[in-house]
Amino acid sequence: MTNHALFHTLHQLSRQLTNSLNEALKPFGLYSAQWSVLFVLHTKGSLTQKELSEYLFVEAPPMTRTIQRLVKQGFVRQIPGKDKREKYIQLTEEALKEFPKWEHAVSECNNDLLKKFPEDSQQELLKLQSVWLKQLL
Amino acid sequence: MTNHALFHTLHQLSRQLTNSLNEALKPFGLYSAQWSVLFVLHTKGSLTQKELSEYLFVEAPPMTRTIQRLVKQGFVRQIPGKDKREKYIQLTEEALKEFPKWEHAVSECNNDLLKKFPEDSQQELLKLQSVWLKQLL
DNA sequence: TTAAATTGTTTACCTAGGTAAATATATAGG
DNA sequence: CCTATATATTTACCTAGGTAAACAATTTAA
Repeated sequence: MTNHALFHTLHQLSRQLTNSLNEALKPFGLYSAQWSVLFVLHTKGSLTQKELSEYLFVEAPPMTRTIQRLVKQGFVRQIPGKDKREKYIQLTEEALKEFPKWEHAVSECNNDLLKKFPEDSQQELLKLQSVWLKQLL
Repeated sequence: MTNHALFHTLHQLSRQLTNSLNEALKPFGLYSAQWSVLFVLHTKGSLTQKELSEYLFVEAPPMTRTIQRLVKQGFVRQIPGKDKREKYIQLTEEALKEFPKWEHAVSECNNDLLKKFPEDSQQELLKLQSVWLKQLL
């Protein structure tokens, strides 16, 4: 019965990585969930909250909270859509200015976490995870 | 830059699995973190909270909370140690009686989550995760 | 055209897990 | 012995993410 170990190590890994990312983002007053939103907005441009939560596979309420924190910090704006139920979220100039620093810190953190883990193992791991995840969703 | 996808899918996977486990445990009024504690106590016998949190790589405060909920539900007892700072945690008779049902439900859930994911992929995934995790800790 | 159903967001409340600081007990050193 | 340090647990407070239900705007149907 290797199942238990599989779930256990996956959960542990996820927590360790999130903790490290939070540590790396601390100097900028950001947390991992905020970073994931900022990253998506930076690559995909303005999105509605619905689109954001679907893309990140997160329910609407936590997305609302994360966005409200980003608004309060001045990194994101909520623009009412033509359909007045929806709100488009976009990065502020401040966020665009700071983004490269954040990205650099996250990148350093990730490299550090992976530096002793061979490149081909990373590839293989990503492939296995992706296949499994796709089956679950 | 495959790093981002690697972290992202791992995080998603972890969340999906936890959600499924919570769903499977719902009929018994249990949550995933509680189950992890019950499982460890069942396999290793009575442990102090310190030992539990070290074994599960969880900080002391969340462990206290999880245990307090289990105490309230009558599934676990706190026994003062010879060293009066520490508390040994043990399963109650009620928990021992119910355990097989819980284990069966969790097992079914796990099998269901893995049924379309080949056995050798599972092995490979576990190996990669374990290697990486060991390097991080 | 108005009533009913649907959709996007928010509010309220829950578990999970983290840090910092308080508390109580044990252990060492002077 | 008594003070200082170390350790186990708890408390208070934070983010992350989940469900259920409220609310407002939109769409569908009668």
